Order: sequence, then structure tokens, then C-alpha cells
Amino acid sequence: MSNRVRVRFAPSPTGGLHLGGVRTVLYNYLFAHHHGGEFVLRIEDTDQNRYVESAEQYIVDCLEWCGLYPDESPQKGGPFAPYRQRERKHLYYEYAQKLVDAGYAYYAFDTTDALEQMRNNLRSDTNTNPQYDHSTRMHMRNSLSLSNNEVLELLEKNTPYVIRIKIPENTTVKFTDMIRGEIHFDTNLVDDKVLLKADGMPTYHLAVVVDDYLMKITHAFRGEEWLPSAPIHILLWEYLGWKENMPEWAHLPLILKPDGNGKLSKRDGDRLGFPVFAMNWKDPKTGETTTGFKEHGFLPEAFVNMLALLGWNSGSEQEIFTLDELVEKFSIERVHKGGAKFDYEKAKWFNHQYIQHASSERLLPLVKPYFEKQGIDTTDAYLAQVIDLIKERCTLLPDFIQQGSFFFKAPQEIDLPSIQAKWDDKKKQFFEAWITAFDALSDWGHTRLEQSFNETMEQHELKKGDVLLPLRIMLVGAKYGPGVFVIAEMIGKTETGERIKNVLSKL
RNA sequence: GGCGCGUUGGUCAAUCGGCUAAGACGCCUCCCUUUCACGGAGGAAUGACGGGUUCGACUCCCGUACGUGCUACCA
Repeated sequence: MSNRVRVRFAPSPTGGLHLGGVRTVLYNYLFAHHHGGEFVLRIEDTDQNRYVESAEQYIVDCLEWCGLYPDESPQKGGPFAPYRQRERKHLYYEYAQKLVDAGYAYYAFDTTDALEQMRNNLRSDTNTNPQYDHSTRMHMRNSLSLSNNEVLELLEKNTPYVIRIKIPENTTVKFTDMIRGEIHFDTNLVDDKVLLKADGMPTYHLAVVVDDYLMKITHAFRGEEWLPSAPIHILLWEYLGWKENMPEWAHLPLILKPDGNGKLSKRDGDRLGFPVFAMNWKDPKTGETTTGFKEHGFLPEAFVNMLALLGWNSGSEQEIFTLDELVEKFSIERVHKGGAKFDYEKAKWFNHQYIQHASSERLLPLVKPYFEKQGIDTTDAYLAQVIDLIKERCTLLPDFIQQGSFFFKAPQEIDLPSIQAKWDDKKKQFFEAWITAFDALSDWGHTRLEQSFNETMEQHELKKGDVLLPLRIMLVGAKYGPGVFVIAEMIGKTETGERIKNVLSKL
């Protein structure tokens, strides 16, 4: 089938993978799978200066963590390989040349100094950003302003040059965006963007069009920040003679910072104390590490679910979706037009939901490393029981340590003041008596334990309100945790006795 | 500055001309639990502004304001 849906995520390997990037991946993935199509990962490594070696593998790792596997990629290969633009370098020149030959593009020999000079000369209050466009191009050194012989000579002398698109005058470029509807641009306001750089690499503008065409991409999703350059791409599709094959466009709304306005950046995360990248990213140049959602203790399914709802909704009241459900229900038309402020509290709520409803089997491998790091040695069976007991209290994975370490070792800190507030000899005698009483018990189940506790309590003419909380503090160290007799059952008779005696000695 | 895009509670958002404007997060109160949490019940809180069109406008149109994005041989 020739009209099979094909989409692509095309990041440039320059650093960590931003939340918004993951959402773009997600929408691509959902759209592709919804339509039974293919999802391609293409690496746009056309910028030699910003290229970061480890970034590509990092991106692949992030997608893997999220469970958003591409059908074709540099790693996996595919019918349109290679999927790295550096490895496709030889392809672009031909198309740039074709455009020049057809009069849709031209050589430009201007140095960066000349460019800057032009901008400085023309800059004014009413034109704060002079462009290389129809109004200025004839004053610059290019194959439009120079004679054929001059151009030939410059070329022969290997003068560095770029190829620029020649934007037509007095034309309106129109296209229909799947999210925003019809959008149009006046070409007089569009500049002659560089297509092929002096180093022979294409710019994004040329590469995205050539590769989308060559890779038979049918739908192109990208962030809203690309909207202003859309007319360049539309014109290129036209000039290259591929108009009928142009993908449908969808410009996704931005993800904004929670306070104030503006695009969410990694700086905002640092400043406000939440992750922005999917996974920890260590910049090989600066050695600086930026934390990720994974390492903060997010479950990938929660992360993905949260992202799906940031800019899209199903129209129903459902908020928790499996990936399969998202695939089934996703539609690009229901993507919001306006940007969404990122709300970390809501993100945590999603994670809490997923932890609460996850099985101990699912959680065990995720939680175990945290305990191992604490030097806690345990069995999977015991840890699994602990997980089931405390998971509803855990929002992020590290919370399991906070909520569960007393199951493995006596609390380091004990909230003595809370016991001492209403402490007397009568209660002390009760606890001593109860230790003796439960010591004789053969059944150490929590039901039997509670029964024994109640019996001793009545004998001492005490009420639950008098001794239940002190017992909890003795075992847990503070006022939190699951049922206190269940805790006693879990840690065992000896440990229970020791913890009580220990606290008794301190009162 | 120019151009593009956007604008429903603090945040995410439903609504495709009938609204007494859903739901969720967060916040507050209460119940459950003599802990914490979960769960349950309730509460405060919303259509930027001004004009049209219409019997009727949050919904359609036009302005204005505000926000945001772009304006590189970066993506």
C-alpha cells in the first residue's frame, strides 16, 4: 500500500531529551499505531558544531525506557536506511543543485562579516531584524547579483558558498494544519534561508524536506516553534516537484513552564526542583548531569500517560490509559491548540496512581535497587509483601525507602515526645505484661496478636487510645505506616519484643 | 519592530449555538482509620475585553488587549 501512514521523530543529537520531545515521540507513535502505520526515528545530525556523540544512544535509551519503539531507526535499520543525516550527506547536494538549476535557489558567497554588516546597516526601529530576502539579496554577493562569469570564477577558486532558497515575491503560501486549520504566510516576509551550508551539510530546511520525501513520510508532527518556517518547507516541496507527496502537517502546542510563561526549559526544572528530561543526562562537555524522570522514580507508563494528557484528551473523563488504549483512542484532531503549563503535582499524581495499582511483581525489580543501595538485604518474597503493604503511600519510587525501611531494621529515630506526652507507669506495666503474653503465643498472626493485645489491655484497664499509638511509635519510629499488628507479624516476635524493650528503656 | 500562533477556575481541561459551564490535579472541611495513606462525601475557584451575527453565544465573525513562538551557514 502506497498510502500507508508513515511518521517520523527527527531529533538532533545535541543533548538531553526534553519532555516535549518525548511527547512528540508519543504522538507520532500513537498516530502511527492507530493507523497501522510505521514510526521512524531519524537522527538530524547536520550541525557539526552542536553534535554530541553520546546523545543519539541516549535518545534511543529514552525511547526504550518509555516503551516507544520505532519501526525503523539507525539501530534497527529499515528500507530507507541510512537514518542518520550525516550518512546521507551526499544526497542533499544533488537536490540543492537541482533547485539552483531551476532558478529556485542560488549560490551566496557572503562572509559572516558581510552578513553582519548588512544587518547592522539596515537595522532600525521599524526593522529590528533585517533579513536576507527579496529586498536585500541583490545587494549581496550571490549568483543573482553577480554575473555568470564572476560566479564561475568564484566557484573555480573554491570560494566558500552556501545555497539559499529564492523566496518569491507577492505570493501567499497556504497550507492546512491538522490541529490549527488553514494557515497562510505572505512570502514578502519570508527570508532566503540557507539550504546547504558551506561545510556541505544541509540545513534542517532542506534535509527535512528531502528525507521526508525519500522516506515517504505521510504525516509530519513537530513543535509549534516550527510554524514560522513552514512556508519554506512548503515551497521546497513545490519546487522539488513533490507537492502531491507532501505530508500533512501538525504543529504541536508548546509545553510551558509552570510559573510565568514561556517554553519549559531544563533550567526551569533545576530552578523549581523537578525533572525535565526523560532520563538522567550527563553532558560530556561540561560533565554536568541533569536529572530525569526515570531517576526521580517515575514509572515509564505513568510518565507516558501524563504526557499524553498534556495537550490531548479523549473527550471522556478517563485519565488513566494503557499504551494500547492510547493507541486506540488517540486522534490528532483532539490535540489542543494552546500551550500547556507543566504541572509537576499532577505528574506525581499519575505516578502515584500507577504505583498504587501496580502488582508487587511489577514493582519489585524497580524498588529492589533502592533497598540494596541502603544496604538492606532481603528476600524477594518478603520485599514483595512489604511493597503491597506500603505502595498506596508511595508517590515516587524512592518513597518506598522512606515508607518501608522499618520492615527491615529498627527505626533510627523515635518520636519519643509523642509517647512521653501521656506516659505513665501503668502503660509501662502494660507493655511489659504484653511482651510476656505474646512471647507464649504460638500463632504469630496479626489477628491473634491483636486479640492478645486487647486482652492484656483490658486486664490493665486501658483503652486503645492509650497504647496503640505508643506501640506504633515503638515499632515504626513515628506515626505512619500500615496496621501495627501486621507490622509486628512481619518483623517477627523477637524483633517486636526488642523494639518495645528498647523504647521502654528510653522512657 | 515584523510575522505566525494562541487565550474556559491556580494548573490540565470538556463544551463542536440552548449553560443552572463537566471532570481531574492542587487547596479546604467532614467521614472512615484512635497513625499515615487509600477510599468516600462536600466546598471555594473559570469563559481576557469590546463590538457584531442570532430568538439565544464560552461556542460563529471583526477588532483590541495580553501571552507565546520565530525572525542564524541551530534544530
